[in-house]
Amino acid sequence: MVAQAQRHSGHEHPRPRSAAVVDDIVGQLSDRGYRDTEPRRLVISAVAAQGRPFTAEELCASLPCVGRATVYRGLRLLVETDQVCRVLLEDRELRYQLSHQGHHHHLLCAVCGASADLEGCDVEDMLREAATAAGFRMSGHWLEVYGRCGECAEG
Amino acid sequence: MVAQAQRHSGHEHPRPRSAAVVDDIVGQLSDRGYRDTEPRRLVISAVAAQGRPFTAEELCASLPCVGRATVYRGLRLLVETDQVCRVLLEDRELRYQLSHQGHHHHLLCAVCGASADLEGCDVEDMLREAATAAGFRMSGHWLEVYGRCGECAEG
DNA sequence: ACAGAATTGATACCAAATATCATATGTACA
DNA sequence: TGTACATATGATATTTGGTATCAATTCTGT
Repeated sequence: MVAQAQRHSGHEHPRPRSAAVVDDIVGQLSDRGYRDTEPRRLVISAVAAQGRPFTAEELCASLPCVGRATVYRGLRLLVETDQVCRVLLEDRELRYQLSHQGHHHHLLCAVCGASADLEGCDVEDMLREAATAAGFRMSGHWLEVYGRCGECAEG
Repeated sequence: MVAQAQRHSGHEHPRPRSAAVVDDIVGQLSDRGYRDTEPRRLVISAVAAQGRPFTAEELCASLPCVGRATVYRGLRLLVETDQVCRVLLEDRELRYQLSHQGHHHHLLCAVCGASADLEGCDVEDMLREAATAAGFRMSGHWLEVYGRCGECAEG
């Protein structure tokens, strides 16, 4: 199994399981001592509802009832606790995205913004080997793959 | 040959061939209709003199005689024409670096900032394959590898 | 319910980068 | 070699994205 792709269409609505996702994340934050608050839930919920990588500003715009600072704080918290990961698109804009399970890589559609997770793709070993050959001790890596999703490639 | 590493020590001085590098880049810009100007040469020269990934502000600081706007414009031009590539360190700071030959990846030392190019590392094929399996048509990718260089790993 | 710490949000603030526009400078062409 | 004109420059203002402040509010454990 080289690649298991779990597709997140850029066109779909908030998932039905979104409430469960929010509960799950709130629970994980609780375990780390962070409180379960209304605004924080709103932020998490909005994050979970995004179908594609989003900017902090977009998130603010979608949460008119939550203060800017709180949105940014919530986002930062989610990134710090690895619930959300940053993705850098080719246009240099920094975006965010729910990280689904541990470390993985993204396939990003340059046209519609849809993303897919690339799992089980064993670049790590190859990179570690190459890094070692160059005298480095690898501690991590960041990989984004750009392209067109099936739908957008047809056009 | 898995990895040919061409090391750029973070501690070294501007290369002797720096003038030739500047001429080369200016020539390439000329071919595309961009003029050969004094401030632009200064920017290119400063870029070529950097031994490690640098921020736009650092570049400005090293060019007190060139206007900020001109530095930023020059940098953007170099990125657009693929003379310079952006690297995103783990601390989220966006930095820049001369791109040496075509597409390649970077090994970045998290301690001293030294970088090395990772050439001949065939992630591309693997990624293209995985992307195809996920229904994507890959058009590009971005990969950064973080770690510690030989010197810094010893400590 | 209570105490105390964490969180919120309005606002001010900051830094990085871009837009503006009059002036200066290359380049092509006569 | 000069000249015309588009391009580039740079001082400054502005925008943008994000953080610090701090009084008021809200959680959580007891």
